[in-house]
Amino acid sequence: MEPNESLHLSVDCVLFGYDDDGLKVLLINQKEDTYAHAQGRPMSQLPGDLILIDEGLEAAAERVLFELTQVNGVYLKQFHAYGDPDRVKDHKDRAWLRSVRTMPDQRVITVGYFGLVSLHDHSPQPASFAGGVSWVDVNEVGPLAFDHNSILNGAIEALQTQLESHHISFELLPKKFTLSQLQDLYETVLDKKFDKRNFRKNIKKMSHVVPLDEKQQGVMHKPAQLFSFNPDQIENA
Amino acid sequence: MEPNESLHLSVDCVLFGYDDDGLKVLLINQKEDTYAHAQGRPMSQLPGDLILIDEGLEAAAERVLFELTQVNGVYLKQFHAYGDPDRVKDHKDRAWLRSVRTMPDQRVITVGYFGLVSLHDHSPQPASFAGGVSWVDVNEVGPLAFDHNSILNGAIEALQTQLESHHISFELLPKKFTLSQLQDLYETVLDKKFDKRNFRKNIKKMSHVVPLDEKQQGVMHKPAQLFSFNPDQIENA
DNA sequence: CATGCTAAGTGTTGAAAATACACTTTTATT
DNA sequence: AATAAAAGTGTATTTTCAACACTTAGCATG
Repeated sequence: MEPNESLHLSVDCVLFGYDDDGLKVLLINQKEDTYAHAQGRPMSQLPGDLILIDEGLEAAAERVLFELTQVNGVYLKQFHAYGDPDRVKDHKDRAWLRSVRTMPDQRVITVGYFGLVSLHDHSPQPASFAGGVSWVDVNEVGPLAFDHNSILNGAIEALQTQLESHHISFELLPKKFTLSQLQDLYETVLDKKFDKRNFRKNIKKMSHVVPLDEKQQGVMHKPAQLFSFNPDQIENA
Repeated sequence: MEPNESLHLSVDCVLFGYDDDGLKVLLINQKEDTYAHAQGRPMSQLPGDLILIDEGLEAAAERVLFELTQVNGVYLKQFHAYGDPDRVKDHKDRAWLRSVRTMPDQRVITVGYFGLVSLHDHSPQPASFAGGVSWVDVNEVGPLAFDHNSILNGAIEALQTQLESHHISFELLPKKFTLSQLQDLYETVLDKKFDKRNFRKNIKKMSHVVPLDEKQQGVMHKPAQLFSFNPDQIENA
């Protein structure tokens, strides 16, 4: 019983982007012309691709993300592997696979990574050789190719869990931010409300959130104090 | 750039077993004769094997675990994928690989699963076609083959995290157990002490831990009341 | 059958953390 | 000068967590 002679492995990246407008996920729109001579309609999907033969998983996730979005150096974290033997066998996905893969019938196991960026100060209008790319509000994501909807759900869960335990919120915010922005981020990601005063009390306990000598400008209300994260204190926080 | 022509995928199972004696992990001892004509010494390793070409990951984990341990129907949960391109390239592991694999030089990515059993009432003295097998106290595990020490560490971390959040402790206990046993389990897995009265207060809040009309027998002290888990109430607990 | 051994079982109190809640301040706009 | 809009701030209450010591039931022994 010689097992998996030919079996492909990919990484899929769930890149979350945040701005005052909400939590977004980066999706790729399959090219229309892929479907010129085939049944099926173009769908959106997560950026992902096969890994190279001697490339580490995390390196693959970084490379694929960079190739498809030009985004570099973001926080990337593995969250789950998806290996249903039929996960790329659905009829709706055949046309696209045939157009981009030399072995479209191969089984593909994929490892999911999620990444975080701030849409504020490096809004990465990602350019891709592989068709359009767009930020979609996580609450307005329609049906995706393959099992990408469940991968997305897995990523959202992982993000929610780790937001509180791993101090990763700063990855989603601009370098300088207000406490209201921070609270908004928590409320958006965790989908629940916090009391303003209690929230700020908790933040004051976190030594890695440091006040700056700087205020918000150009707003028609009391300008908020700006804060930033002190990277030195994130690990031991 | 046709990527991974030949790339293998395995599952490795970290099977935890618990009894009054502590937390154990099931290890496989590589066969001595594997090394008859080769350099290298037999090592211990986690039970794991390549997945079959049309087998789901979880199914593979169940199958491999069953083939190597005869254990069936245990709680199994994926916790991490390990994909360092060199993870099976270490010199110490070559002899064993050459003896059991038709393509010993292939890169292997592995997906880690952890499983839980009670050594009390289904102590599974696991029989294996592939050499000896033994339960080793998690604190006394020596150097393992490949990157299995770090896989084990990943599994321990996952177990610790999920013990509290996912109500999985009953997988490690006999069907009927005392509160002292439960406390002992928590103390062993989380490696910290709990106050007896406070611990019991917390347990009483958990609706899925139900007292039985039965007492411990044959002990030379006040017999403890027995408890069991109510599976109906585990989900919403 | 009395004594001793062993682990089971049980409540209270003080400290700390979490929650609920409303008004004042600062800037930009008109 | 008046207004609009979000920033910023403190206290009282409730809930949760942490510390702590003695009594009880069954078995073994003499």
